[in-house]
Amino acid sequence: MKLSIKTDYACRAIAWMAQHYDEDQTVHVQALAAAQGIPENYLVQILTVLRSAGFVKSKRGKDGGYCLTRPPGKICFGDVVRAVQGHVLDIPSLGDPNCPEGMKEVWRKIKHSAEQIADSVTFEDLVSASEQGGGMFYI
Amino acid sequence: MKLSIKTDYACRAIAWMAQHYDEDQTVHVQALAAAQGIPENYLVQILTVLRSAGFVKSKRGKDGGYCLTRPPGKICFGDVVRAVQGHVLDIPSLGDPNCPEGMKEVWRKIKHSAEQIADSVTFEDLVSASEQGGGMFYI
DNA sequence: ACGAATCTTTAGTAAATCACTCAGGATGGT
DNA sequence: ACCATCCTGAGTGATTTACTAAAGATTCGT
Repeated sequence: MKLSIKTDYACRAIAWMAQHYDEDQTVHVQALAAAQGIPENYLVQILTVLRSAGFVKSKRGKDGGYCLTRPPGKICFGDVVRAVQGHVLDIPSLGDPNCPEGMKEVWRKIKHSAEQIADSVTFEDLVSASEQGGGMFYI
Repeated sequence: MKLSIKTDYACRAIAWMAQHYDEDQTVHVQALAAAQGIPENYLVQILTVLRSAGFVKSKRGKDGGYCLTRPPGKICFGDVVRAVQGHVLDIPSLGDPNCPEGMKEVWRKIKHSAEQIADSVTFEDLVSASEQGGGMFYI
């Protein structure tokens, strides 16, 4: 079970826009790509996904760019991850009748726990964590 | 983040051998494959991994087969998953200096939680759960 | 209206991974 | 010797990943 870099990029993109949310400016793809170390052409595709999922809106033309559609406190990790890769954790055998019920319960428990953590952290939490420069969980 | 069917097969194989552990018999690949709905030739490869990881031992020749090297209570989910796929959750961006620290902490927390659950369940737990025919967690 | 800067969309692609399949060899009991 | 079983390594079609590229649409300043 491996986190795809695409999902990570998506979260980084949202995180960056969350940090610049109060300035009420659009962010250029190029700037975002450079700031987060993401290949520009790849980021474009990711932003398209994030736009159709409703997290960001875009403006074309000169002085165009991207910005969040709602405050960072209203977007959680889980939402973004699900928009990019469907599930936080995808456990195909949960739908397999050959898989013993006891095992399914273990997978389900792991899946549920991952989802709960991802859903409990918003991008506002990330912004405040980075402003304090310190841990947001193990204070 | 998707669970590979290979890992699932590996756990099913161990689970099946755990259920037949007290009989102190070897299990044939063919029987195991049929019982758990796993392609036989694929299962062979998985058992090889499990053997070199020390979970099972094999016997060749007529009346050969596989059995666990230790009681099911001494083998946990996490062990088997790590033997097959390296990590319970693999988060490559934890090693990426471009990934913001706050995000790493979220991934780390999810990873840690998944590992802890996987490490807290043994295959003996699975056997007793299936004997009772009921839930092992949400009693 | 023009041109530059930006986003939009679609297509392509090399590499890796997944989930097998197969063939031939080694081993051990009878 | 024979046969049932495990052992090993090679091969493979399909899918996914992580990009790259190119041609088009939109907006703004002038």
